[in-house]
Amino acid sequence: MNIKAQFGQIFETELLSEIEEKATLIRAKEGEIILNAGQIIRVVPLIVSGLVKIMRAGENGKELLLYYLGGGNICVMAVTCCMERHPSEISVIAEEETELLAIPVDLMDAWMMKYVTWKSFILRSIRVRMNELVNTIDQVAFQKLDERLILYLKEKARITGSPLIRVSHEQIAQELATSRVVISRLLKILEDNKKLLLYRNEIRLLDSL
DNA sequence: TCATTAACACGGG
DNA sequence: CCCGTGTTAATGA
Repeated sequence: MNIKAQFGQIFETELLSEIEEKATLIRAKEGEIILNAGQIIRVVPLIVSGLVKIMRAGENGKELLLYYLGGGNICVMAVTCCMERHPSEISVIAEEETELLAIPVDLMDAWMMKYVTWKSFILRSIRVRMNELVNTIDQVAFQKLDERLILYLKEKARITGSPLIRVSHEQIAQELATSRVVISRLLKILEDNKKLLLYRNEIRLLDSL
């Protein structure tokens, strides 16, 4: 299985076999909701391959994109959520065809004690996500929407490895927690300025962006 | 000033 | 036809 390909370098063989034995492999199709806000979390998602997005649910029913997670990453937000058996404050949604391992919550604790590699993996993940969260907070607090949109597009292109982005204006609006009208208007301006090309459900970034 | 909400027309799949 | 898109007008923060 490609679990070894993804994690073989990081974890000792004993831990690898325990993962294979006790975690459940889940395949999610594009757009599939892996974990919904409001649910009690009993497993922690460890991404094997593919890409998921982590969304924060706001009070007003709006959502905000927190960060993406690719293969080899674990959702540490889920870890903090599930420890106290609180309802999840985040959703996990597959951005593309994704394979992930659902790790039972109680094993997280046990493995932290038992395996040094697991402990440092979790701590490193927390550090990396914490940095990403601070970046997101900076954007929301200090950047105007047009700059946030440009950063969003660049990030999306970087993560998918393609300047051709497949999203609707409505989806962008939801991920940035704003309205579709604004996104359409800003995108149109960017197109007028030769920064990108607009199609239906697709945006092609140009080098000038 | 800039975002939001509602409303409408256009057109491609 | 349905949905995504482009625009406008009214209202609000």
